[in-house]
Amino acid sequence: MNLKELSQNLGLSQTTVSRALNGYPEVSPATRARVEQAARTFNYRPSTRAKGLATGQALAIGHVIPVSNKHEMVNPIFGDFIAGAGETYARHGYEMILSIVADEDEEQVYRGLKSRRAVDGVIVHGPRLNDPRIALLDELGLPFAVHGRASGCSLPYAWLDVNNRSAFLRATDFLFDLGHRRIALINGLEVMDFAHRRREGYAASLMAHDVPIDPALMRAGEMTESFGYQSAREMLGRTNAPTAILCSSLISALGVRRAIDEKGLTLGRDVSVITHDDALSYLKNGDDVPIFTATRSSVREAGRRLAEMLLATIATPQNPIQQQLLEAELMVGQSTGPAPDKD
Amino acid sequence: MNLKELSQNLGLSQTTVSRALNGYPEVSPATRARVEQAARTFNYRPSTRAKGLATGQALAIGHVIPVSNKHEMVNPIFGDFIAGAGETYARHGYEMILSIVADEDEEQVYRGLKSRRAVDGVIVHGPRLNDPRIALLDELGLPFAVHGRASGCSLPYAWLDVNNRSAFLRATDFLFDLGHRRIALINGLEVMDFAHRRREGYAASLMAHDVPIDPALMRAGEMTESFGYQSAREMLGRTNAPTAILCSSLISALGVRRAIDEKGLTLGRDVSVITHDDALSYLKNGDDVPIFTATRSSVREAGRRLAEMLLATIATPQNPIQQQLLEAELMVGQSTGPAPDKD
DNA sequence: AATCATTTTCAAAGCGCTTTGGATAAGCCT
DNA sequence: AGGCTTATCCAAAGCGCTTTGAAAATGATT
Repeated sequence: MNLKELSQNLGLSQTTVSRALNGYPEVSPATRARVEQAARTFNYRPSTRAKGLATGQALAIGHVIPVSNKHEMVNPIFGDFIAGAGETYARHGYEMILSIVADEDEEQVYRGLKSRRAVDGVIVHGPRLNDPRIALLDELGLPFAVHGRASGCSLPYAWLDVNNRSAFLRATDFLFDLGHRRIALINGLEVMDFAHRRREGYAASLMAHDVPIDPALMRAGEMTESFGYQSAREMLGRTNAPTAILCSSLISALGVRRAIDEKGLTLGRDVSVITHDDALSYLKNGDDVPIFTATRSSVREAGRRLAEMLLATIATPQNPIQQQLLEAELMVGQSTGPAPDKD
Repeated sequence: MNLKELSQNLGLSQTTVSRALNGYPEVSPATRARVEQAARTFNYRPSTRAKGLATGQALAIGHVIPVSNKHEMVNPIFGDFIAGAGETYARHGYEMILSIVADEDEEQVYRGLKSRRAVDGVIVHGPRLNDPRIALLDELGLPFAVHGRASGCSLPYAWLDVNNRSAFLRATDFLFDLGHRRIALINGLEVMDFAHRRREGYAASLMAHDVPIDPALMRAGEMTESFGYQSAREMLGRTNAPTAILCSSLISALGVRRAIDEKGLTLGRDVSVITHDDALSYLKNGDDVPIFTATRSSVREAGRRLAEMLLATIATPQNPIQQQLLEAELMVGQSTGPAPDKD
């Protein structure tokens, strides 16, 4: 059923039917009701493609998900982020187009989306330091919004980010307050902007407490369970082992816990752990009482908001660029306690 | 840059340029080369929408991801599956359109995709027992392929599934061989077809070994870490606790391990655990040596294949319906051992 | 009843592509 | 040279919608 058939069926012109369905004023309430009724019974919905051609809009947003080419790893937060963004799109009648892409092909994918006019805008995932994509999208004139930020990019651009620096600063301070002095950091890959900022926060706290930075207490890698395990295991095996560990994700924190258990130590007593928690739906940090003390920020909510921001930018491009910095909340759980006495 | 401009630029008709770019024979090699060169320098790519309108194809596949409305949970395997499917689409010039949708809106979403002619076909995720979507899609005439199966649906349809029944049958048999008799099952929600089949496999093995089914040893729920933890904790606290646990996902297995550790028991000695492992990129079951004994099947590979299957169906609808049943491999890790002596 | 403003409807153009049915040019044969 | 086939290229229609500019119908006003 297309517009032509529908309008013939009603004995009206395509113009009138189109206007009736799109809420234009120049159609009488009576005919509008009649048209809407007919559209419903025939289950008519305008072809996205035809509508897009006619209006010049795609009514679609592109998400380009980078897959780390070394480990072929899809960021586990992506599902929840997408779910959040999807809610927003559904509300606004937009579609979500996904491209999963190896780093080296990213530029081509963005250019393709632009020149094929497949989307009205894109969400940039996983920004890295000095991320070249921002300049590229700016040059292409394709509206975009970034989940995170890219340190080193001078251009202004729309973004939404968790204040990773302050979150990790606060978490480290919290450990200092508990008497810890040897605090380790098990971070994400530090080419990723979020990991870079977390490390800055961590380092700033150390500095403020006159504790020198010890490279032996810092790891950076893909945030897997086994990376957490390996890193913690190795650090805890050293003389002068850390009494506290900061961890960049709940998944690696599970690995850290495994290493602690394996060593016969007790989490929260012998070793304190604070992790960042993205509030993923399938990885709850405990039910009522959080297991891990954590800096928490819902990535799903981030998805909702960033999508909203991008749609607003597209609707009114002349408006000033939006930027949102969310503060993570520090939730105290059972994985932290006072530093053990010196042995 | 659009076709008209490009062709004017070349002093050719739109027809010729279009044909040159689409590989039609009725254009001389010389002009074809010239056209291709120009397309490259102007970075021309045909508008997806216009092309779609003209050809009647969408060159897009829809993925409708159900979000369990109780827990707002996005299935964690979804990221890896999508990544696999995305590889296939990229190779074939297709786009992926994602809808994240609460169960109760699913029908409307499918109808919408069809009537708006937004996609050429859809992938059905997370089939349940007697899933109504299969009949719906069949009625709509929208090509589809199912990731999994739907017990109780009589219609023939395209699917790709892991042999969940045989995987769990084999795993349970393996535990019996090790001398276990009290074997627990921590399953996914049993309205989900995969969980239903896993339970069948488990039950079949019990029956074959003349062990009665004990409801106290069976749990079904969302496959989260805390569900695994809660379930295991409770079961291990009973008199007559299980000596082995079958688990439906690596994530809940991590929770099971936590419960075991907490009880002061040793995994693989006091309690054996076998889990299903979807080979998710961010949740490796150990690096070289698997931690958990597991029934393993790559969900990413499933994504690649199922997408391939759907594209084939769309290209040649007259061909017989494809169905693929993958066998999971049983990987023996460190989480299983002989049943402990009776106390 | 004639005029004018307003409401309601419509025909047709245009969005950027593919594709049909022809036209033109080139090459070959007799 | 004329006739035929074949290789190139093209004009125009059509895909399903929106939107412009105009026409028809209605109602109010004098």
